[in-house]
Amino acid sequence: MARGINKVILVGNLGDDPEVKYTQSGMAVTTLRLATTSVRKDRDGNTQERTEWHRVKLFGKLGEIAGEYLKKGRQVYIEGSIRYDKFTGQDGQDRYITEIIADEMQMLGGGGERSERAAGGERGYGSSQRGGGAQPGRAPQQKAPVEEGFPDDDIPF
Amino acid sequence: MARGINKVILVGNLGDDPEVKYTQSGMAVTTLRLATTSVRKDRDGNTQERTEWHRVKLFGKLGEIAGEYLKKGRQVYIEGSIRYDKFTGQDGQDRYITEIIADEMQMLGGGGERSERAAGGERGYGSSQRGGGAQPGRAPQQKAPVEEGFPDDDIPF
Amino acid sequence: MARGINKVILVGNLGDDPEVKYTQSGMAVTTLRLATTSVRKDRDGNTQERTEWHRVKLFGKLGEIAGEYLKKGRQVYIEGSIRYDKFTGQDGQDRYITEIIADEMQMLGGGGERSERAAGGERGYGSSQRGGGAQPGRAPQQKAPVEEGFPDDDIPF
Amino acid sequence: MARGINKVILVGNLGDDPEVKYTQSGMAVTTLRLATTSVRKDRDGNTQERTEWHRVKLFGKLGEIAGEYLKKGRQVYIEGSIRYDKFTGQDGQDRYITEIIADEMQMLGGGGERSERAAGGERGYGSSQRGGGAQPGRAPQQKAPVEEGFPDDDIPF
DNA sequence: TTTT
DNA sequence: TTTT
Repeated sequence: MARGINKVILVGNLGDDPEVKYTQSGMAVTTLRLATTSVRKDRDGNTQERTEWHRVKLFGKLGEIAGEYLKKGRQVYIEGSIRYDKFTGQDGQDRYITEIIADEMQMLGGGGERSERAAGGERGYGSSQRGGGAQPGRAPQQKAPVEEGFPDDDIPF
Repeated sequence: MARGINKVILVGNLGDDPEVKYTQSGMAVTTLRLATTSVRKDRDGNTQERTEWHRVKLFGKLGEIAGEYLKKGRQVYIEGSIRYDKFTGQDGQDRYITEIIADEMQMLGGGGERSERAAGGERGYGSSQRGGGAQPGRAPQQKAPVEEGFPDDDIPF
Repeated sequence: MARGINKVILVGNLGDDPEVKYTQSGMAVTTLRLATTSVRKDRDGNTQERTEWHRVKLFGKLGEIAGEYLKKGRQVYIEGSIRYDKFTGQDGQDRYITEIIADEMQMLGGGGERSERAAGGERGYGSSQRGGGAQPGRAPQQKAPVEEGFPDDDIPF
Repeated sequence: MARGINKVILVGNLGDDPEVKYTQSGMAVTTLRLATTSVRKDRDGNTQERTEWHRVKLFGKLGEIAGEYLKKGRQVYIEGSIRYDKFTGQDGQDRYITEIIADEMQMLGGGGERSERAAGGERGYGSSQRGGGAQPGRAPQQKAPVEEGFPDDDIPF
């Protein structure tokens, strides 16, 4: 359920390698810095460029895949939502941060060799998923297919 | 996993009440006819209108909610993907049909009283979900929260 | 031209009446506060809600229409892009602000009576446009139709 | 103005070189065949693939750029709307066709060498625009910057 | 600060 | 066939 739509679609390039951390429960939390540039001409015909640097967070399996396959410079498609956070800095001042919480990720432009940090893995390239998470103590191969997000094999495909 | 993005976002009004059918396994398959109109001015300054009539399909729980709460005239937000189908008509001729397969639905503009056909129900208004399906023989209330699409309670929310 | 895609789609409700200002050149700059709420269940089955408050900016004619027709509580569709701005506060500290720059707006759910502040106007209800601006000293009715964003009357419509 | 939203976002690969035609007034009309593939696992754990072939139309300058820079196999981002058309075939039977009318295009994944058919040109790579058209008898360099879709140089960029 |  |  939701009251409202909060949707972000980005296509950009990574400014740096992904940063992967893990929660206490073992869930991956990966952060990307993603650049999107727009260009316009001003009144004098001069070209102006402006780049936005997005902070993108990916959780669980999606975060693991991002950490394994993405690296600096790589072009990527991200779909997610905007989250505005407020926290108090060490100086007692309020700080604000805006993040894009990804629920879909897709590497663009071929390539797709693995990053240095990538361990040997069984997963397919370019995979994306919604939710799913690390779920400690529950092996992925025990997952019933229906949990993959397909309501029913009866759905025409 | 996917190779490519196929995403549709519609905001429109229903031309008719939803049509709900069920598969043999008991999954709801609901069809909507949704109008989106665009307007432009031609060279002579005359206003031209053009309406597209989209055929939207919703499966499983999402289809049930659509059948219960939507009705003719209602404004709705749909997110999904395009599917092109080919089949052979009774005259042996090839027929083509284009459908929008919804994976998100949201009623707009308040109102939201239930349709005539709606049985007494426990579900919240305006709910949307991805996949999930009817899953006969498995009561919704037995579902673990993690299956609702949230990877981990550790994710800041 | 652009290098990358930076796209935001919002459906939400206004937390307050629009705030309209004008640049020295007479262009409207309208700010909206837009709420989108998402809901999930935590591990214990309790419902959690989280609301994001978006700061949306609309320029030119689009800003004027927003100022005339929108008001507190109204549901609206916004399409635009994210812009991150940094400025220095009066205390010399860096401040950050995130805004959604709208290039499409559409009022939802009927209603659409004009706000108190709305002057008598000739424009249609629910209009949306991209760019276009106030362009002081240039009457809108002198605009050639082709500038409305339609490349050619030859395009089938 | 519009009553409703009809938006399509595609990321896919061209199944063939673009097909470029011109209207009598000299406007380019380019057609692309674009593949998007989705993958799911069925109940038995077998991987199923399904590919949709989209028919994308680009008009005016956007069509010219597509014709010059795109070719078979190239990955591309398309944003546009769905249009359903009905016409009568030579056998007197009704025929239906669904097209995506592009208003934004962006080449993905670097590369971007020009197609064989590309004439020498002055335009930047990866450009995208909305409307604008060929406008015979009107040199592009005579265009006022404001027509490029930016309402006012006063808008912070 | 909105909305259901 | 919807809607404003």
